[in-house]
Amino acid sequence: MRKINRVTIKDVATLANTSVATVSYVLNNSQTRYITPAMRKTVEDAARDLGYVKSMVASGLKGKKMGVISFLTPQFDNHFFMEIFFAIERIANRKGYTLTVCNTFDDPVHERIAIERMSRLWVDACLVIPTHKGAENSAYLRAHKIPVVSIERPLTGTDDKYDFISSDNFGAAYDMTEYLIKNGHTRIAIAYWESLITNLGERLEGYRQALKDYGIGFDESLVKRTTLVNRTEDSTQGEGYRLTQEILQDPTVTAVFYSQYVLAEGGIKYMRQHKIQIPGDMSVGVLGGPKWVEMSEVKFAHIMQPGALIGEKAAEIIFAKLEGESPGFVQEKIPCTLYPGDSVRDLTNNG
Amino acid sequence: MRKINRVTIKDVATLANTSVATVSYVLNNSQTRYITPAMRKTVEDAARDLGYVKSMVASGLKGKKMGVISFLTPQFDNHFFMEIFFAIERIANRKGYTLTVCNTFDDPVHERIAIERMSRLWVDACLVIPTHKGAENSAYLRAHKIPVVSIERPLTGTDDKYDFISSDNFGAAYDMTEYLIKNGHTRIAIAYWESLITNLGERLEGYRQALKDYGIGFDESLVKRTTLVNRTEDSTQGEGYRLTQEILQDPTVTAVFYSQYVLAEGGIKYMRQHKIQIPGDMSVGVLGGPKWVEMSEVKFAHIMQPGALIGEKAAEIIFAKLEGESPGFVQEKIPCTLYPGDSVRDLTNNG
DNA sequence: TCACTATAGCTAAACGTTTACCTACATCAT
DNA sequence: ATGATGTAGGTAAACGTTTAGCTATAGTGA
Repeated sequence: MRKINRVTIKDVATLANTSVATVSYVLNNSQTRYITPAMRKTVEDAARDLGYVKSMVASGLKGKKMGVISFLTPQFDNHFFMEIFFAIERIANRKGYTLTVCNTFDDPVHERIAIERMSRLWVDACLVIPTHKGAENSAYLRAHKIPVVSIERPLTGTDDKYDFISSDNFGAAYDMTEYLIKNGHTRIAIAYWESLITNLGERLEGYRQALKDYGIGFDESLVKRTTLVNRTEDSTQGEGYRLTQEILQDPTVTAVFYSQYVLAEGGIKYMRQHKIQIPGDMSVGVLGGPKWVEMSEVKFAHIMQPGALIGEKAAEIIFAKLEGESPGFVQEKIPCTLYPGDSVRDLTNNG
Repeated sequence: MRKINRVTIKDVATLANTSVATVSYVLNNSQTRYITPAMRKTVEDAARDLGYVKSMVASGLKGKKMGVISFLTPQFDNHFFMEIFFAIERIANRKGYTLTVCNTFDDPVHERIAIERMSRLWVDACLVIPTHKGAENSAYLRAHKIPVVSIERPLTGTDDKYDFISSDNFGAAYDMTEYLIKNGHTRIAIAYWESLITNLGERLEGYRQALKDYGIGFDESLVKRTTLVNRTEDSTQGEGYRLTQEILQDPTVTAVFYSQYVLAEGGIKYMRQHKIQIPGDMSVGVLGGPKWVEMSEVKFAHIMQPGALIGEKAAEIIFAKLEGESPGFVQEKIPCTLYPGDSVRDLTNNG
């Protein structure tokens, strides 16, 4: 076993010629205990001179907070999830907490193992973009009253109450579909990931509802589905490529709505390769806002998901709970923002 | 103080009708101690039935590893650093370790605080892309024999030996400059971040050396410098925008080498706004490989930095040390790869 | 039978904190 | 002088694990 020669509270007490209790009270700025200014100074000097560093391990064992919270994401190479992550990290930091992070690859087994690690480490709280087994996997944490906030996806299959922050997937899809319709498109294909993530279905619903509200019939053949399971950036792009190829078989289609931006990456690659002009030959709308939507020559019409805001809200909830000031459970849905772009041809002037 | 009702080794011992020592030996699969198969089974069953979860906090306090390593990056919104991070996370995970992460914003104060947190948490090791105060800030860790690997930037201002993995900045800049020269360019501007990060100077050196090797005189007026301190993606882009504006004042310049891809983002934005065609009016080479270099219509000539490889190497070193099989200190420089693109006009046919 | 060894498991100290409770002393009213 | 009260700080148990060292029992050879 490694022998790290640490300076302990005992060393400080010895140097300050007092007891460990007093040192502890001084260094924790105890409000319930009066310490003479002289003693305070002696102890603080001793701690500084020795380079004392308090152990969260020992104090954690005693029942205090570890100062650690954890974040679980199903994907690293996803702009939206990363924005959530960045916001969480920033706030955790500001609060003096250490943030642990784990990529679950949308795999419940990875998720389970990661959550087991959290349990072993006694982390104070967990922020998770769960897999479809999220409820089951985080049961231990919830059962032990360790705060859990579910982000972007509900914790399905449990009757427990839980905190939940997500973007408005229905609204996002509705808005983009509406935008395309208002530009005169009626034959709008949608590239869609059919998955076990229950709330992704809301995107298809938003699409349908917009069509309905504008009196356009829903055509199942315009819904191009992928059912990837072990999703990676590459495989998702590949599916986007394939779906776009399919979509382009139908000459009546004038616009594609990529309900996930990674699918758009594959799709645009396909179009570039086959010299299909955007928006000349095909209009494109994207759900998501990676950097390329505005770095390319044609700015893409897209829906920005409020990643930073979601991360902040989630972190706020967690810290409210950790500071013991939370009343009940929060469930909030945050709207997305539509950014028009040059990737959508205006057909209303033509007709 | 929160009262989390945990199942401890004591509970397991009671249920299995044995002592905590035996439980510990069983659950740790002790090699030095023989346990009867019957006892082993009884203990394992008891642990499972009670849902026992071992505490890294208690075992860490006792002197065992915490199963935690930490990563420090100066920027989140940087593609290269993120690739390093992804690789580290993947390996940490595979090894059963928890990874903590902190964005230092290239600010030594943030870095110092983050490293203090690591010390308090008794993390097992630290992987860091250091600020210019990295040596000072990580002194505590190194002094206490907690493995530290420095990534991409050296730990300046210390005589300590340390492990160091980086990309070949000199070679990267050399290769891109050479590529531009081979395409007939001689008036090549470079957008350059002049900073306290010592090894960034290597990029300017690579540029100079390539010019020299091809007999092209170095012209200081072609070096456009920014000296940002609190660098963010936005401010860096802004500087890229500004530098590009300056560069375009000089009509003899035919190519720009962006020695940081974020500078290129601002620069390209400027060119798009001012209808400057790439590569018709200006050729562009980029150091770095964010997604947009291949998502835009004109594929950009760029240098890919070996982020994943660097992350893997760094993680391997750390785990070799943690598993006690490391001989000395590693210092390795990994080459980058040039990807030609359509953003560079071939002037050799014209002349 | 006795001394010895091997086996299988137990006891208890230790890791570094926190904190309930105790103590020694001073002050003060009666 | 005495008991009560307040002050400033000390003592020691506890948190959940690991492990050195101990013990009780059984087996073995002379």
